[in-house]
Amino acid sequence: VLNNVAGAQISEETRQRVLLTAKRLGYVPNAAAQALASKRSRSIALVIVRRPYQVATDSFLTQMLNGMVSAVQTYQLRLLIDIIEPEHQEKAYLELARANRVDGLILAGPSNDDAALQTLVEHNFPTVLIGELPDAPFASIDVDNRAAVAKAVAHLIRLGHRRIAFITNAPISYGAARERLLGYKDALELAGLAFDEYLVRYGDFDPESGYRQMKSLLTISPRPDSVFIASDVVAIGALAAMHDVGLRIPEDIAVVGYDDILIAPYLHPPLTTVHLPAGELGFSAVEMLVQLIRQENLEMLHVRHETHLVIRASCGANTIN
Amino acid sequence: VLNNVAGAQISEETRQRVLLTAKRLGYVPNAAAQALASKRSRSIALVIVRRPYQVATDSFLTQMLNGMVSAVQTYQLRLLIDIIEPEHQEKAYLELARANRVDGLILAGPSNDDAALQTLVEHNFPTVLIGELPDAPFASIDVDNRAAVAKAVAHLIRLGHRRIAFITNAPISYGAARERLLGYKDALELAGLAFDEYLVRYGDFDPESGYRQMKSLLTISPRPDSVFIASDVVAIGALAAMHDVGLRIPEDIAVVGYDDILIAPYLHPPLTTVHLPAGELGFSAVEMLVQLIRQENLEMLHVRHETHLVIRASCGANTIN
DNA sequence: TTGTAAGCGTTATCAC
DNA sequence: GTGATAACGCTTACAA
Repeated sequence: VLNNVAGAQISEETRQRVLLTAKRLGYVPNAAAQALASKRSRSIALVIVRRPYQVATDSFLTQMLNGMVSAVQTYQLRLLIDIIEPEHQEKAYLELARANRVDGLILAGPSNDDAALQTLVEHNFPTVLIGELPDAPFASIDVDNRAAVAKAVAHLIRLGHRRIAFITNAPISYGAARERLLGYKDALELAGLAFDEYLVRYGDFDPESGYRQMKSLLTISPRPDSVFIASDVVAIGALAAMHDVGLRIPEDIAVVGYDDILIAPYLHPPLTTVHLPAGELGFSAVEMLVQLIRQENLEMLHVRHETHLVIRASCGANTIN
Repeated sequence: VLNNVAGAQISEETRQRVLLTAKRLGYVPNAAAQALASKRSRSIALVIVRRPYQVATDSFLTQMLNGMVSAVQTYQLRLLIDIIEPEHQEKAYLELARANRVDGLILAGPSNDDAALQTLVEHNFPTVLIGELPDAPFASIDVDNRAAVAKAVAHLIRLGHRRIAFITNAPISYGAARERLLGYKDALELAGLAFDEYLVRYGDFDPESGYRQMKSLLTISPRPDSVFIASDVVAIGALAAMHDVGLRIPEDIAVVGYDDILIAPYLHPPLTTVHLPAGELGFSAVEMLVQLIRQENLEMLHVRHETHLVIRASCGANTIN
C-alpha cells in the first residue's frame, strides 16, 4: 500500500486502514533500510573537480546547480555534492559509487587522464559528464563551444574590429578552453584575419586571472581593439583592468564574454556575452542520469544545448545578431 | 580491522592479512548497510529556504558552501543539498530527518513561523541555523549584523556624508535584514542624525532589486550623498542604476556594501564593503553540527564570527577604519 | 585474539 | 487479497 505497487490487489478498505494508521503513527520509511533492500539509494552525486575558491566565484556553476536541484526534486531524488581538488581526484568519487551511496554520478570538470573514470566504465556505473570528453564512453551534456565562440567573434569582426584579443576561461588542458579557442580561430580564418598567438592569454576560472591577463594584453602595442573572454567571471576581472588604465568600453576597446551569468547585465558596461542555458544544462544532466539509472536507452548519448549571443553595451553598436 | 576500532586486539599479522585481502577483493563497505546497522548515515544536509534564482545569484552562499564542503571532508561526511521555496517549506526537510537519511541539518533562511522547526525540536534532531532566529532553541552561527552595519555607516558619517540612504539585503521579514537596518539606525543616532524612513528601500537578494530600489532613491531631491547596501549582490544592481544616470562614484555618491563577495574588488569602482568570513561560517556550522550529532556539549549555542570593513574606492577617502 | 549470531527496517517472493 | 519469511550487508555484543 505505502509504496503504491503496480499489481495492487488490495481492498480499498484495507488500503485506507493502512494509510490512516501509518499517518497516526507518524511512520516514515527508513531510508537506509530501503536502500539496503532495494539496492537503490535514490540519490545522485554532483562531483565538481575544481579548486574550491574557483567554485566559489563561479556563478555559472550555481545556476547549473539550481537546474539540478529542480530536476532532482521532480524525480524524487536527493543530491549529494562534492568538490574535489584536481590533484586527488583519484578515487574520491569512486567510493560514492562503489559503496552504492549514490545511484549515479554527474561529473563536472574531470580530465581525460583520470584513471578513476576507467573504473567507472568498467563497473558500468551510471555517469553523466558536464562537458564532453573525447574518447570517453560517457553520456554528456554540453553546448557547441566552438560554434558559439565563432559566432560571437564573427560579431566583433562585423563591427569592424580587427585586432581581437582572446582570453580563455581556463587553462588549455581543459577541453572547453580548447574548443573555445578553436572557435576564435575559426572566426578569424573565415574573415581572412591572421591568427596571432600573441593576442591570446589564458585565464583560470576567476576574476583575478582575468585582471592579470588583461593587464598583460594592454601592454601590447598597438593595443587590441577588442577582446573576447571565454568566461564572464574572468571578464569581470578583465573589465577592472581596463577601467584601471582609464580605457572606455566599448569606445576604446570592445568586450564580449561567455556564459551570460546573471549579473552580466549589471556590469559596467553591461556585458555582451554568449548565453548558455545553465539551468537547463543542469536539469537535463539529471534527466539523462535518471534514464541511465533506469537502464532506459538514451536517445542521444551526447546532448548539446543551444546558445545565443546577447548583445549589450560592452561591444558597441546595437546590431542584431 | 577495517573500521579501525578503538579496543583493537588484533595481531599485526592478521591485520595485514585482512587489509590485503580486502584490497585484493576490491572490498568497499556498503553505505546503506552501514547506515542501517549503525543508525548513522554519515551525511548531513544543507537546506536553503530561498527562491532558486535567488540562490543562483548569491555568491556569498557559494562561498559558504565551500567552507561546508571542506568541513564535511575533514569529518568524513557527505553533504546533501536541498533548495526549497519559502512557500512549501512545510515538511520538505523533515523527511530527510525522519527517514534518518541524514544525521543532521543545516538550515539557511528559515523563518520563525516555520512549523516544521517545531517538529525538529521535539525530535531533538541535530540542527544548526545559519543566522539567528529569536526564541528558537537551535544552535546557530552568525555575525553581529547590527554592529557590523553600524560600524560601516559610521565610516560614511566620518567621511562627511549626511544623507545616507539604505537598501536592505532582503525583505524586512528576514531577521538579518531587520538587524542590519537597526545597525544603520544605531549609527545615525550615535551621530545625532535623524532617521528618515524615506531614505530606506528594501532589496530582495538579487541585483535586479538593487537596480530598481536605487533608481527609486535617485528620484529623491536632494539626492542622497551616499548609500549603504546590505548585500553586495544587491549593490551590483544599484551600481548599475547609478552608472545609468551618469553619477560618479564616489564623487557624486559614495557606496558601501555588505558581504565582501569575491568579485567585490573587481567591481567598478571597487566596492567598500563589510567583510564576512563566508567560508569560515560554513565550516564552523558543520563543526557545530558534528558536535551536536556526537552529543557533545557545545561551548556556545550561538557562535558569532568577526566582521570588518574593507575600504575600497567606492566610498572615497582611503581612511583607516 | 578470533568466531558467532542477532538485529537494523526494508523489499521481494511465495504460500495461503 | 493477505500474511509469512528470507534476503540485503553491515554493527554490535558476547562466546570461545
